[in-house]
Amino acid sequence: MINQLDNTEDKVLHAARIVFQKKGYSGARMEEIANTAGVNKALLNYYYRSKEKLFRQVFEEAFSEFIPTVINILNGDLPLDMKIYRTVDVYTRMLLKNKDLPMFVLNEIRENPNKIEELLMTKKHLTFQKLEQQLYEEYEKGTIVETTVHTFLINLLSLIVYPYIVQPMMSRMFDIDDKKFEELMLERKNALPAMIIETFRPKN
Amino acid sequence: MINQLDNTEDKVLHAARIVFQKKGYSGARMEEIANTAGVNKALLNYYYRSKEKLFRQVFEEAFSEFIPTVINILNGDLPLDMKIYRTVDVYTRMLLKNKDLPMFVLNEIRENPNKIEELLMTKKHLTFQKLEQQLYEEYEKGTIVETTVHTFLINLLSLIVYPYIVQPMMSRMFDIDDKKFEELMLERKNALPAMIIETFRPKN
DNA sequence: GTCTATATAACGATAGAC
DNA sequence: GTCTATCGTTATATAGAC
Repeated sequence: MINQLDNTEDKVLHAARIVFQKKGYSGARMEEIANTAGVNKALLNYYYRSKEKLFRQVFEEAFSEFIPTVINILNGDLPLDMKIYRTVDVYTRMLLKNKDLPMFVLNEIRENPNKIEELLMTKKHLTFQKLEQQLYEEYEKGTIVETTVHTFLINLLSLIVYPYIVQPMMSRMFDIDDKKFEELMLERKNALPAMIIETFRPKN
Repeated sequence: MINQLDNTEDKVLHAARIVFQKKGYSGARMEEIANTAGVNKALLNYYYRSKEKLFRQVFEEAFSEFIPTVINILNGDLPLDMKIYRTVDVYTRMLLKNKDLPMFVLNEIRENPNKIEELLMTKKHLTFQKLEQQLYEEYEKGTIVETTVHTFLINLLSLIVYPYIVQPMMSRMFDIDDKKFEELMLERKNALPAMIIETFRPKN
């Protein structure tokens, strides 16, 4: 139940975020969203016309939170190590508030890529020229190995995001509750920038 | 259509693996599985009684492929660097044959943790004593920083597994087809062991 | 705007002929 | 073992009263 919000439209949207992000599009039920929002089932259709339309609103919002953050930082003017630091900081903060977000976004793309095609297309052929140049400059200075933007993005994001992806499994296997998990992630946040840059350390 | 297999029961199971792993339990349709197998819808129930039972067979198989592999290696007797090398090798090989496996397993756990609770419980309170001891010995030798089994597992697995998790998104955003992706992963495989151990490199 | 009642469609599962 | 036809349930969506 969500009672802090005043108007029904917002209550529904907020409940939809929770339910869709936990269950995915096909696993979510309109009735569960209605119950979570504490409103009548029929009102979801009154405000959003269909499950599909309600979902799109939730998904597009989530997608643009998951992706553009990092793009803006990495395409900016900071030195490389500061970009890493900033990405770790911004992402960790966002993910701790929204642990299911990566799984939600990535799973919907896997499950129904065509439905989301247009959204992905707006990001297609993304270039990271500034970043690419920085990686090359650091390589010439001898501070990192020769690498690609792809490899850099994957190492950076995997070390930041993966814990939130496996959290539902890990927390059960190792008895880590939500509070404990947050503590671990805050500790990890401090260690992460060094770990990330080390993955590009030159041999000897 | 799958015609290499002779008997219907196997055709269905094979098709179920494909469809469940792409769409998840709630997104999968019995009819799609039947069509993929090239058999009649009613035969799925004839052989497996229900969607739920067919799913469990597929999931448990996938889960035991995703998890125990790494446990056996990490609880074995190899030196630390060889454990990393072996894990990278075994996992990469398995994942290249089965790109959707991590997302499938992890998403079902998120979407319906109680349904899978028993399975997770069999792995509960997993201990990695041997590994823990090794990490401590390496720390005393000064070859790595002080760390925990959790952190070690997360760094190791994130750098190995994450690319397969984001592949459906990345491939569309950067025009990476399946062949190109496999090439990238085979290259990455060579670089990975060093990258992983470097995340634990002592400061200076 | 919000409710109850109901239409409509999708899907899993079964009966029964062959 | 395999098919067609159909039942029963569940979920989305709408109609219409208040």
